[in-house]
Amino acid sequence: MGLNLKDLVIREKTTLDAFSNKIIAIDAYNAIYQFLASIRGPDGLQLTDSEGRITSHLSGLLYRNVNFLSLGIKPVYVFDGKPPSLKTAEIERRKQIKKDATVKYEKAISEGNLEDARKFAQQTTSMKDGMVKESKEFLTHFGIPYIEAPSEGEATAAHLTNTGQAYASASQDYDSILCGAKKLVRNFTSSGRRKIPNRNTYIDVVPEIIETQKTLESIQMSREELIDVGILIGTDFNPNGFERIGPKTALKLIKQHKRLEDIPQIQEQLNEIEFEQIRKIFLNPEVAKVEEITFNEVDYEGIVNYLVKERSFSEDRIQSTLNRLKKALEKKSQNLDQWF
DNA sequence: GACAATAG
DNA sequence: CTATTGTCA
Repeated sequence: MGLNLKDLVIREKTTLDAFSNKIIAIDAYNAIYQFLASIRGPDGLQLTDSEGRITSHLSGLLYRNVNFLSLGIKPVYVFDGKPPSLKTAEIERRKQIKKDATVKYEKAISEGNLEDARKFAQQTTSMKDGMVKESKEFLTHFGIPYIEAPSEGEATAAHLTNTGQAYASASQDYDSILCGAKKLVRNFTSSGRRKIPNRNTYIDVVPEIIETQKTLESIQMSREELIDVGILIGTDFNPNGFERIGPKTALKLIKQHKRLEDIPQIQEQLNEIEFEQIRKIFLNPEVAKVEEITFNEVDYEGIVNYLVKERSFSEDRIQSTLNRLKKALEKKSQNLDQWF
């Protein structure tokens, strides 16, 4: 579930076109997982091709990347490598949630409750290796580069913002802040409405930018201290956090004592986790060394062939979507030519 | 999640 | 023009 820094960070509303001509490092797993979770029918089943293979991730990547490229945004997708061994407990926890959700899904279906069925189906979402491979190949058709991180993708994405190779990192998770990303963008999508789980209400979702430096200044802390705050609240590497400690208490305790080792009342719990290792995952992570990030031409024909001939997408829809992209790119190069 | 069609 | 609904594969 990532970590809950929501109440501690400084968030500023922005728009997608503010990122025109900028390279954005996208947390690939985060984005694709959301496509797989939400692009579903009313009964909760994912979209599939004629062979029964899931296509939700391809649909999501198609429309989102057309929007990015049309606006002149330059996405580079960062894929996860091997998870740190400390993540095992969290991975097991997620597996169990999926198992429970599968049972609840079956029950909702048998009772004819489609709303619940859809909700629980979303919780069963899992990403298969084949989907990762397909997504990489698909991005290549768009001329969009991707990077394979040695470990956590967010760490490499954050790294790219610090070398200046990317303007910001895009993810829904706040881990990027602990990883020291210069800027993190959340809701990096065309603005739209999103349903609040369990309630019949909707909220407008707009992109928001979080600058690590601004956040650290506002709470008067170093990144090292914020990482300790994160560990108190709970990270993927100590999912339960500390008993009776939420964001507010965590902040207060670190303000007062500066570091985990010096907070008297938590020493017993602290002994049970490998906090030095966790600190290292955020402060000094394994990241990919990236030479150069190259964007290529869009292979329109390749996209049509793949989606229509192999994955059962409607030819009309794909053609009109790609025409929209072509038009936008032509307009861009016209605007550029005017300078010469 | 994103779109197009539809209603207001 | 904004808001809602159904559909995509």
